[in-house]
Amino acid sequence: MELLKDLFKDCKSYADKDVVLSGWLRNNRAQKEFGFIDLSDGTTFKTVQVVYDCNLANFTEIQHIRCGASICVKGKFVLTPDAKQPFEIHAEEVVLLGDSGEDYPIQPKRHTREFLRELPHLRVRTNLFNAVFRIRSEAAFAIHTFFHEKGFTYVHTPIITSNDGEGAGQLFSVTTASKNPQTDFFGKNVFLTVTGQLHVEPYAMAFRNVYTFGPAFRAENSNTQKHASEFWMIEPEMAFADLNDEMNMVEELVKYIIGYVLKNCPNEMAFFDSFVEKGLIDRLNAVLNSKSFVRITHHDAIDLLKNSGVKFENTPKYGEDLATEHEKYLTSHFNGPVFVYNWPKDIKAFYMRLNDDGETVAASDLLVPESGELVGGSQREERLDVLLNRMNELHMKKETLDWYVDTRRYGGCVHSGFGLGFERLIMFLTGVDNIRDVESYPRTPNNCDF
RNA sequence: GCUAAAUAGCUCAGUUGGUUAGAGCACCUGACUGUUAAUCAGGGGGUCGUAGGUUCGAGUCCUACUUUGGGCGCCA
Repeated sequence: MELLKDLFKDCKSYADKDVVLSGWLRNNRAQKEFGFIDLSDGTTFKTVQVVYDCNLANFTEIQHIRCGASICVKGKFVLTPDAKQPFEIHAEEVVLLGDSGEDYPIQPKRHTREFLRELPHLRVRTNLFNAVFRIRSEAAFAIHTFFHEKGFTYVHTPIITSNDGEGAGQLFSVTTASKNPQTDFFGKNVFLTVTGQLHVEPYAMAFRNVYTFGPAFRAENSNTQKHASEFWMIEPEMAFADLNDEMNMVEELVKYIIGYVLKNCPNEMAFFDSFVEKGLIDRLNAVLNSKSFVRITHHDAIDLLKNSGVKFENTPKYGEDLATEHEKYLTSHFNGPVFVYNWPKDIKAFYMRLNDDGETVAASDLLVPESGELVGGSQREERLDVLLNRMNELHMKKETLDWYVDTRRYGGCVHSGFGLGFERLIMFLTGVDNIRDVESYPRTPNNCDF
């Protein structure tokens, strides 16, 4: 049995050969004495046209095979240089393997994403979602390849944790429904992780360069296009690396992934470019070929916003976070990704390294068009006394993080890391503007079906 | 919390409240010798989101609720 991806890869060598294909019917255009089937076999984004005629014994049956049905086709591979498609299959035998009912909801027409969200198990059979999830898979592979080539060690940090996620958002409790934490499964309150960072930092003190790539969970009641309750993050951590090294690594990684999907998924990317976001490929190429991403301090970014002449709903302030409208202004002003670094310490996490001014920390956010904050990173506070002071200021329960502080007690060093939101990356790469459409079965507040 | 919407399986019309609820696609039947979101003719398919209310009369107006989209904050 042949695979469609191989037929497309080397058309000429299959000319006039007999082939066997199996897959799912996308469209069936039956006429009086012949008909055409669009067949997807899952191995490539493209479909193949199968031509069948009334010489086949089950011609009438074939005419009535509906969308979604699985079939097996034996036939001859024929090059068609004058047609829309490079080749087609002239069927000698078409066997219905799995029938599809009259009520199959996916039609050969445009569907709204809202409707398809109700059918996450069927929407992957559409062009859009087939392309999205192939990009998702390829981008994940690109990330592992990138880090592997650089000698990073891939660390699997725990999903269940007793660390109550200092400052990184609301947590989901994990429980066997015991009323008393002491008699519950772990004998204490435990949660789904909101980040792998605290757990991976100690690994950087042993392997030097490490990364995690796994799910994170946040019980925030956020209902936006770029927030989900369950999402995946890539969190590298590098010993003997400062904030500049961190930003360099982010930039190199983002460019590598863009280059990888443009090279390896041309069909999917062309589809997004024509049907999802016109100019997507140009936009990504501009990022890929840019000499360096813009780097601007938080202070200078606020100045820029203040002097922009734009009347923002939220007034930009030196000590405060950037609003979404500010992020959008910055990415469109610089027409591409922007690093904002040296953030006010009071709006950032306790582990970020205090700068000499005593006011800011060595943190950087990468803002991109489409996804907003794609990456959040920082140089970590490696000085034991400064870190403990900061934890005191924030009234943190030091006992539960004593193990983490050990990394500063025993051979601590300058180190940095970041978290890259995988779904936001996919949105950035595809132009799909809702996080619910780049996760297989998205979980958001009030929505955990399937 | 703000805002918009909910009519056939899907996408949508439906006039200042007025007879029997409309189209395209999908499905079924038929026509068609190269279609490619095929085309053409015909057919079946509706508790107009739910519950109240106003009215002689409600898909249409009012109230509440549910669900969905968009926006804001949180962040990745």
